[in-house]
Amino acid sequence: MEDKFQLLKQHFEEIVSLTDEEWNFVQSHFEFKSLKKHQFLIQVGQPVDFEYWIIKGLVKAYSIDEKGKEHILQFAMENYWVSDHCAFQHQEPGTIFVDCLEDSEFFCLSLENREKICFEVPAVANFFRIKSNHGYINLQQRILSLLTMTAESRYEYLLNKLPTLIQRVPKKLIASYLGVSRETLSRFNS
Amino acid sequence: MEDKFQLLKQHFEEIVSLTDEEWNFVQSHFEFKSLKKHQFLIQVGQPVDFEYWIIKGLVKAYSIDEKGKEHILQFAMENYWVSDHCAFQHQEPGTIFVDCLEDSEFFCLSLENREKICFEVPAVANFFRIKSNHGYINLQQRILSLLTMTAESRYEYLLNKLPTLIQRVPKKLIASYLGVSRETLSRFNS
DNA sequence: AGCTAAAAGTGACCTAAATCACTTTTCCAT
DNA sequence: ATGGAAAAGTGATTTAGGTCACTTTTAGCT
Repeated sequence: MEDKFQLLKQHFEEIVSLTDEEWNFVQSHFEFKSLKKHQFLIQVGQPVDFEYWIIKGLVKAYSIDEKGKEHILQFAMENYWVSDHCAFQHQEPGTIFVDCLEDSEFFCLSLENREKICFEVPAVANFFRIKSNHGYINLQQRILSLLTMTAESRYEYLLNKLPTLIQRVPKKLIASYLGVSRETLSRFNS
Repeated sequence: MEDKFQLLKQHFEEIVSLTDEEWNFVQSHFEFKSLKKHQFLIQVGQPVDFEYWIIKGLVKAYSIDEKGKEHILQFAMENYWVSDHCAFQHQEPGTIFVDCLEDSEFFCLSLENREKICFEVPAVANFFRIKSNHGYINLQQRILSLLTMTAESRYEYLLNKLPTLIQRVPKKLIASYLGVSRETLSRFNS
């Protein structure tokens, strides 16, 4: 477990510096969780008690429309944060599903604990501020890509940006992430 | 000017508390700027020296594709923050345009000053952390709407969410924000 | 008030991508 | 190794929305 916390510490220290004392305080506010492939981290209608940092593994965050079609909001793997941020922030029932595409391990942070470490340790507030800012920038990029690019060039762009992801995820899920049908994606290529 | 700073202070205090001393320090790191309708706040290829908080007015942030078509990333009005966050964060030349749809006034915050006030005043770091998180959640919503909804229901959804915006903005820009052609939007209705 | 330009509406036609139906391939679990 | 299920590929058809061309309406200016 110590080595896993070490990974998390490195993740923080890529952005901010923490004293040993601060780190011990921060670390004590995380819980460990482990799930097998196909198990759910978050479900629609269920409480969303945590934000999750992924130690290892791969998950998908998605919503299901009236017709039962799955739309993927995010893939998240090692070093990524994932949650139903909206439900988590407002402490409301989940609005999306998050489940494991591989056996996965997480560090879990409750809202109360997050606010506690942010207000106790300013560097942590800055860490999450900067992380959140990066996330915002990424989502803006994705929105622009949805507005300006054809399905095919979004695919090429993704192949280029996250080549490893394609290896780990069935193409039909990539299609759902890009907002294209499985059949159409299969007709592209490359 | 004092009354304008008062508005900004209220904006901060909706999220965090600041002592008078802290506020004076924070305030001193903003510059004032005023622009007329049609003037540019940010242009592609130009340095992006600031993040802007809108005191009054309305702007659009957009990119232009190879065919000369405009794609609106964001509308921003009173109390909103706007910038080319990506270029600003990395101190690179602008990748989008931001211009005024109405005469507008701004408080401008440089990257250096932002980091300074965030590391000097923890409450400010928390303010931006929480703001950024809200922004992230909004963008996730928008992505989901682009993935799951038809153009028409995205329009209805926007009418519902920002009824005031529709009054202030020509429909062709709303179309561009929703990722629909002007003609198609005109055929909806409502 | 009157003139111009931008915005909005509308019809005809076109196209990218969705959907449906089916086949082939790949991946696991026993 | 092998049988079954999930994934991927492919052809035929449909459709939402784009594009083009033109008209009508609205909003700013002087």
